[in-house]
Amino acid sequence: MIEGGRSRRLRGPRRGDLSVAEIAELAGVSPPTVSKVLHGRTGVGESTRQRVEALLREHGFRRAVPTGSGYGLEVVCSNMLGSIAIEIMRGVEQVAAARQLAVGFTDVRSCDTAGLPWVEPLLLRQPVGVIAVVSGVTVAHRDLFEAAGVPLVALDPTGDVHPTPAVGSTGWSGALAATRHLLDLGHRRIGVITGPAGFLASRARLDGFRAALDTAGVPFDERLMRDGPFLFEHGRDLGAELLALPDPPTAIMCGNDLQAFGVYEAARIAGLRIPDDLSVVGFDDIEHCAWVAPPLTTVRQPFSEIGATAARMVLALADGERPSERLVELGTTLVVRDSTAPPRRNPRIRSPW
Amino acid sequence: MIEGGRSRRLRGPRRGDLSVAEIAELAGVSPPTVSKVLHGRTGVGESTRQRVEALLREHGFRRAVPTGSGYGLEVVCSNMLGSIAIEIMRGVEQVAAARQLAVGFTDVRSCDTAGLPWVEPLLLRQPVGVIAVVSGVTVAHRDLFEAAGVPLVALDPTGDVHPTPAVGSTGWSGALAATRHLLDLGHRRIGVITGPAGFLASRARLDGFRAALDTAGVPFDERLMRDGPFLFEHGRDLGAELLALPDPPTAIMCGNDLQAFGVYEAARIAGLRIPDDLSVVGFDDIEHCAWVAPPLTTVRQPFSEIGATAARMVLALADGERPSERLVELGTTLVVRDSTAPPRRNPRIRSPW
DNA sequence: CTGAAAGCGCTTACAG
DNA sequence: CTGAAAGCGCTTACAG
Repeated sequence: MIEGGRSRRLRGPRRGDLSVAEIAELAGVSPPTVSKVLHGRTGVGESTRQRVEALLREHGFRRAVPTGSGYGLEVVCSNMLGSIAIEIMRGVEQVAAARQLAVGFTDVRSCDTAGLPWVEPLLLRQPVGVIAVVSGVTVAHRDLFEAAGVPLVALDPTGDVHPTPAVGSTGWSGALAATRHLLDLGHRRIGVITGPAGFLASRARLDGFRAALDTAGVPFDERLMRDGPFLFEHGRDLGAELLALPDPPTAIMCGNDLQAFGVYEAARIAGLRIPDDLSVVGFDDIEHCAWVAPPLTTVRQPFSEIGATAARMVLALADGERPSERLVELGTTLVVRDSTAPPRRNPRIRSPW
Repeated sequence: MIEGGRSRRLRGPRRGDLSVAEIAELAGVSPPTVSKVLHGRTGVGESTRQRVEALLREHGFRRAVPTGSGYGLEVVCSNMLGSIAIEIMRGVEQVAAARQLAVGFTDVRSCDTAGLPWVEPLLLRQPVGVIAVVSGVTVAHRDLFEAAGVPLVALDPTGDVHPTPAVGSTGWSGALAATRHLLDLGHRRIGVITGPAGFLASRARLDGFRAALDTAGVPFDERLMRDGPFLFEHGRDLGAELLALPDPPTAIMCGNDLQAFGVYEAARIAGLRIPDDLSVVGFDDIEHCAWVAPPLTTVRQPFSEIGATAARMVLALADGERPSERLVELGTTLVVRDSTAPPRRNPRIRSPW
């Protein structure tokens, strides 16, 4: 059986078994006339056009997608917080929509994160570009994408090296600003809970924290430092450890907002009020920060803009531009709400000044 | 200038300006040989294959997408809560991935929700099907989709009629179960905050609430009822109104979790403890319910399964099946956490039994 | 393994 | 406005 051309593809994935010639025959016109209707060209009588259009619709014959507005960008997410993922998606979508491009969403189960199995189905779809919001993007990933000619941008990379262009935010500056805020309020014993020790993002925030202390001449006390996954439970448990110290901190900087909510819980269990007895700072500024009591002071990561920037970057790469930067870091901002206040003159704690 | 065929489209949206014939010339072979390589056919020498593949890669010549695995499903979201939107997306994606289909994400700004402007760009992409998570899907929408031969399924429809097949959850049963839980704890004065009065979902929940009261022989007190948008602020303000009544409720059923968080705030301002002085029940079970203090008792909507069901439904429609049901309602479940407890014997309130 | 020839489906330029 | 003819890009079947 001979089937030349690629006509089948052009008629949509599940409908339309008729060729232009067959539609033409049904309409009692020639193939060129059907072709004109299909492309919205002039030079077709109104009644003819109507008849042909009715037949095209009836048989699910899909108008060809205009060149260049084909498929679109793909965002790959691993098991991350939903409210963050959606903000990133919205940022990507806004940029893509302006270019008439679709945005695809792929959810990678945690077990696959480190591997390559998500790559092939993605490349089969021939996206203009891919934005990976998964940890563990490796040179193997990069090579596969490069071979396929599909640009790849990673978001908030946690690895030690960036095999691909990447977009993140200034964790160091954010942590610095948050720590200075606590120092300005008068805190001197500040606990810090970071994300997992291996993550570069954790390190950047910890370094910003230490830089603020150093600049203020406040010694860094190793005993006030903890690290663990970016989860509520770890914030709660590590927070409880810090509060149980003989000389507990008057404020705690957290690796993210979820950990901060966990510290809220630890404070509650310890019978401490926030911010009166303990100041707490988060990181990320997810939407729920405004709905807890007290509303959480935190460092805002501009997730929507991060997504938009990644989209612009991957589109530039698709246009053949070489990236001027391998890593773009967008600014973070301190959002002061009600979880931070000057430390109480706690008689248990000797004032250091 | 003559440009026959559709070759341009087949070569990917932004790369590949070479035809098969040109690649063939560069490789020093004939077009048929390039064609074979492109389709993974046998009968090409290994060295020839390698040479051609290198050239194809180099010029970004994309392998044609296999018939039937073309584009995919599109999800259209309006400005809803991110953590809910992402759960729906994940459910859709899981079903789509099993069929090798992509999932597109479109974010509709609130101003467009009621209108049709999101339809055309969507249809241009020729999706297999569309899942609309926006309020205000009308017959006008349905007609446009029908004309294009693209099936449309609405999620949690809020309108009075369902112009399209739809998936939701059993709001009536969920509210009934939650109210019975409060009645079983001994509450008799139960306040209720519903979503916007016009929403059918609000009505279903209110009816379930009243059915539980009626069954238990507890009179419904209109003065304990309020309605407003599904937002934190409205929960807070309407909750404050209820708590300021001369004979305030001992428990409040909310239209959703955000309103419940608002009621938490109102209780705090009024100096009431939850659940000791006031029981609170939410609706939705977003991930943050476990992270507030106390963790919120709520009615779980299975958003991920709702998305998956909608995906299966739209795929069945695309396969030409007629839906057996116009509206599928998935089950809700009461999740009892720590925001509900027996009412205190408040001396201000005369015990009704 | 390779490619000349034939063929397919579509579009374009142009004659009527 | 319409379509026969020419042409394009690709693929297939087959000869070598």
